[in-house]
Amino acid sequence: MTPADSAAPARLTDKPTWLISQVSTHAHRLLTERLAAVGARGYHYRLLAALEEFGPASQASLGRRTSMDRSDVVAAINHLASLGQVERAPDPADHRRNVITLTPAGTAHLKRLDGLLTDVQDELLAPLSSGERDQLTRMLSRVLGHHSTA
Amino acid sequence: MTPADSAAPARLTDKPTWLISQVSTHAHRLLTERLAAVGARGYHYRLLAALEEFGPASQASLGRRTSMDRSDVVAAINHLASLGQVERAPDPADHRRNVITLTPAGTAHLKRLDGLLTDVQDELLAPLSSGERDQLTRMLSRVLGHHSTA
DNA sequence: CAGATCTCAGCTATACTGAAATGC
DNA sequence: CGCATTTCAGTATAGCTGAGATCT
Repeated sequence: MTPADSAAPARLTDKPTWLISQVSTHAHRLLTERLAAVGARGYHYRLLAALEEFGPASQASLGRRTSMDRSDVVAAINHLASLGQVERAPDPADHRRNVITLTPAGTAHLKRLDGLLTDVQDELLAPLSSGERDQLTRMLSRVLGHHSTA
Repeated sequence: MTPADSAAPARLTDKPTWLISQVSTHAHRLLTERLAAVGARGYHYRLLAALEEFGPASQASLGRRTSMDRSDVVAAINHLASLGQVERAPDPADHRRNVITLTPAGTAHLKRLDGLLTDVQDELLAPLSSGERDQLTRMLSRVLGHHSTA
């Protein structure tokens, strides 16, 4: 059309919801790219991180800690178990539950993913100074806290 | 499990990509809720906004301005046209193209959506002061600019 | 009984790909 | 010719719902 017709409407560029969703899309693209290179997905990192930090847990608990739906936890744990990164066993203390446990292979894989994820942060926030990144993180944390506890 | 097992792993809460994607999810939920109440979707607002601010345009141009895929533009314009909010006509100057034009009904609907969208911003960023919202907006704009022009 | 847990089947919105037809 | 545009068919993922079976 015109030489450059790629500028977005001010109605969108003014709105935090637009900016957040666009930045989130870029972040998601970077993330899935890097994770796919080692055969992992976002759900895997969330679950491995929760298991490493809080120890063995039920699937329902993992879902709450990682903001994942119960049914998505089932599928992702199936996958991680088939890779030998977690083990699923019935909970003797409560027969409704499974106890999910991190294996040494799971811990090793998590460490690999940690490195990739740190790189992604730097790449995404390249134009911001260290102080600005802290500011951004604090503001987003407050927004998130407001909507999860309110 | 424990009384409160809903706290997320520090590995996640520390990372800007996690915070951004979680906040984006909340924003998306607020947005689609409000838009669904008047029978609209996010794609509709993007297209109507671009048409109002830049005038009649081809579908390819609309896709560039709204960060939408060519094939998603087709479906969304089909829908908006069936609602009488836009009109699709062949471009006499370039027979590959369609010219999409905003109708009075489309303009009226956009104004309605503007109100809803403004409310969503306030609701999402409730815990932030006006100055903080500006800071957040500027930082996100810089991040977005870095990834679209680089 | 109410309520929690696990599993499966299926849905929506966003983002994206490949290919064909058409015209510049 | 290469390239842009429109259209259709299909894929992938995140997030989510409903229902059933099991257990506390």
